[in-house]
Amino acid sequence: MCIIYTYMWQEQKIKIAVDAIVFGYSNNTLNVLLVKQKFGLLKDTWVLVGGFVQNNEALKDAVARELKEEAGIEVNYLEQLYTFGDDINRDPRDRVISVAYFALVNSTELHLTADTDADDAQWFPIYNIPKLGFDHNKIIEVALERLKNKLSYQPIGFDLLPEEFLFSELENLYCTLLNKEIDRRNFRKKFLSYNVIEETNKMGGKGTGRPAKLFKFNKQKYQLLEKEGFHFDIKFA
Amino acid sequence: MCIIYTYMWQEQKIKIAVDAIVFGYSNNTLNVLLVKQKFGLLKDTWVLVGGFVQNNEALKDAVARELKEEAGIEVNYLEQLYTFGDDINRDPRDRVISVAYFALVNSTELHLTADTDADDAQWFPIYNIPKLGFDHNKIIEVALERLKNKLSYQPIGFDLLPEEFLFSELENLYCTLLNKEIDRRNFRKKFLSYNVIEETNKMGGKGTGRPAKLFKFNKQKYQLLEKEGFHFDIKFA
DNA sequence: CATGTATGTGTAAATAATACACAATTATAG
DNA sequence: CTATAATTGTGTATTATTTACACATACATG
Repeated sequence: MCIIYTYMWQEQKIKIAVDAIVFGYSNNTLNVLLVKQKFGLLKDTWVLVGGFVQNNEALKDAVARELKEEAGIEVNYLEQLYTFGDDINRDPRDRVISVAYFALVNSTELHLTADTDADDAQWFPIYNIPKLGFDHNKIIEVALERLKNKLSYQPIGFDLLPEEFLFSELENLYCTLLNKEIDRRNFRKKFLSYNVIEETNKMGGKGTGRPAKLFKFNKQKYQLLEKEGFHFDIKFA
Repeated sequence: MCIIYTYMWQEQKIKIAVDAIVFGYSNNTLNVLLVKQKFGLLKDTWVLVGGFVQNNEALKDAVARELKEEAGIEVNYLEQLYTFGDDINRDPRDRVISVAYFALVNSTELHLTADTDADDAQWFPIYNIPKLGFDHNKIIEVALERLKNKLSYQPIGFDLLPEEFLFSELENLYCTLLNKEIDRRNFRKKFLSYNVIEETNKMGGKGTGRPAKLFKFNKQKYQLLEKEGFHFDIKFA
């Protein structure tokens, strides 16, 4: 039964890393943030933002640090996604277990600033991700699945949009990510019925056609309603 | 930018463990499996089944191994829950990050067999969990939340029941765990409408009252329907 | 054989989801 | 300046789903 102690005798040689899958959205396209490895075995291959956890550092702090160091960004939303540690050889150098985090930003407002070289960090459209180092393509797949699922039952779409947005942008986001056609009227009706997005008095349409109102998400109100048992739920035929 | 290499210079001293939250259900009560520490700082305190991961061992294999070694059981359902690594001092000895897994068994059919001492492993009703070592009380909370949520949109309730069960047992499970009253007729109607549970020709009521049919869950059929876009969804007023 | 207890079933009302079309507002082109 | 193209904004009828609700059936017990 003294399993724990048995294993303490055998020195553990596993390293622990964090990786961040950062999603951005602009021009009706979902993007993923990647960085280029500059050294080592995988020099010049693209990978997710990530790195090893420091001895006295919380996991989530490690992610925030890497995001700042490697891409110079702060994110709107961050949650733990999954811990990848079943494939013993996912890192060719050592046994590394990676705790993957899932992050959302509005990439239209975002400046990527890699320390030494501006080309180091870049957005890639989700339908055009290159072959990445480690198991990072797999990790992105898992993250995308999570994003799609959450979109329907948590109001995280707003973290991919600017503070103030057009209804057509919101609609496009849902259509694009869920790959479904939506009735514009029913979509708007349902969203408005939840009373969590508010009309501003600004207008935002720039192109042709009738100018559109800008809306914004009232997060406070949402959190209040949630405590009272309200369930966000956007589904389509 | 060479973050990864920077941290390799600083030797990482983090240990990685797995812990399993095993839920069982019997007598209309949800139970959690706990084991008693036999050595070390936390001797005689109750904790979750768990231990350190071996160098060449997949995370999920580590969990399965611990479950077998510490309690002698195999589980119906196992999924990764969350990785606890934000509290630097969650283990008083060293920095330990724990990947927690969430497991379901039908505890009525279950023999607990701890290697050396039968008292080592025991079921505790969820409403009567003692103060545990480490942050294990917290972990159980997270797991319970997950269980409650999943119950509504994945057919995992069956993994807590025997192969063949009464409708009243299924109903009780949902009532108890979700802490809601359910209309017996509507519950049955909805469940049957999904066509994933089948009537056997056996009867199973033992006590007083009209004898009841035994039903069983057809997992194959469920997985088939799922591929065709079917979504399991049990909600109540 | 009467009583208690749990099982098994149908229907009407209310609510939510879907399908669907046209007027309003601006930019642009002729 | 007028016509056209493009996009926003809105309501209602139909259908499907969810909810509420009550009584007959089968066995065990005394």
